[in-house]
Amino acid sequence: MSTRLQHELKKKQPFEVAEQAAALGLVRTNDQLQIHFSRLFRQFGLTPSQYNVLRILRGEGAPLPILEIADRTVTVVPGITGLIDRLEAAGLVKRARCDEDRRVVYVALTSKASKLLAKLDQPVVDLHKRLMGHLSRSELNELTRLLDKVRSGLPESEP
Amino acid sequence: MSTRLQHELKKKQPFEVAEQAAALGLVRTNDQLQIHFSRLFRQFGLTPSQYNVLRILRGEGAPLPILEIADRTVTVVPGITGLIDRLEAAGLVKRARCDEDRRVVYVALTSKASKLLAKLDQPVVDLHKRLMGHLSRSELNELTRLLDKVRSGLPESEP
DNA sequence: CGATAATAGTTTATACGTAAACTAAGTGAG
DNA sequence: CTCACTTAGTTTACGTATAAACTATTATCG
Repeated sequence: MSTRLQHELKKKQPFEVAEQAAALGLVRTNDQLQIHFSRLFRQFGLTPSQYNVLRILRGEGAPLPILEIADRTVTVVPGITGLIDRLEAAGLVKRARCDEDRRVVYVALTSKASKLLAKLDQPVVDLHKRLMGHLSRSELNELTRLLDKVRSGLPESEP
Repeated sequence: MSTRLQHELKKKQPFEVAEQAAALGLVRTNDQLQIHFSRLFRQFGLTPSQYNVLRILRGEGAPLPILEIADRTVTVVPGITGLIDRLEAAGLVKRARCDEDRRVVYVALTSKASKLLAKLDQPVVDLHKRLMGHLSRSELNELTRLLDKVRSGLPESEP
């Protein structure tokens, strides 16, 4: 796997390679991690996106408008509708129209979702440790810092 | 959100939080980068997955069996079929049955694809620099090293 | 040699990401 | 007040990720 990456990098001299290598490494690493998390969530009947939405709602501790949820995930607006649809069909969230502004739809966790999240907490932490545990504390901190720095300098996404 | 939970989390902080922070940073950063790359590729009529397949074929310099391509992308087997279907419909690849082993389907780049890739090379490099250029060379190298280390210690994906 | 297993790939079904076009409800200028 | 504008959300359409079941071909074992 990394042999291919090395190979690819060799072809393009020392100029733009540093940026490219970092970006490719990021994509590849993310892909690998996603495989493991997808598997874990699937064992509990969830997709990564669904888990993400539930986590956001739990973190907020109160119902949120649909578009606010879409903002906090990277989910684009149209995608959020079906996502919430399926969560509602699974009995994990409830929709409720706002009375003051009838355009707004609030989404709230059900107690079923709270219990499911609670059951997932330990396995999620365990998986994080299993996937990242071979890095030292200072390496993890440095990685986090560098990733933050990458994001901080990114051009604006909204056109 | 009881006090007990908060307390519980605080106690765990020094331990598994570093792993979690790094993993979350990775996912978020990747999401942000993907947005920009998707946009660039779309301007050339490609999706990120399609570009990835074309790059792999160019890197190899020769036709590859479909499942070999699937292996090198993170694409799962059934997904690769439609991906190649659409690339073929767009005139960017050709399928060819292997004569020795008639189960195998080789996929080859067309000249149209080679030209398209050539046109994309500079914009891709430019985008990499635009997205990652605010990190110093040594930061980029360190980031790449850490990402490689994450992948090197990952548990096997194949069950 | 023939039944059986393994391999390469496709089909089917569900979920998600994304853009474009649409509906419904609130806002503001004349 | 009313008509244009904005905002919240949904529908539609296409590409992709994934698992499960299926076809076709080759390999293997008894």
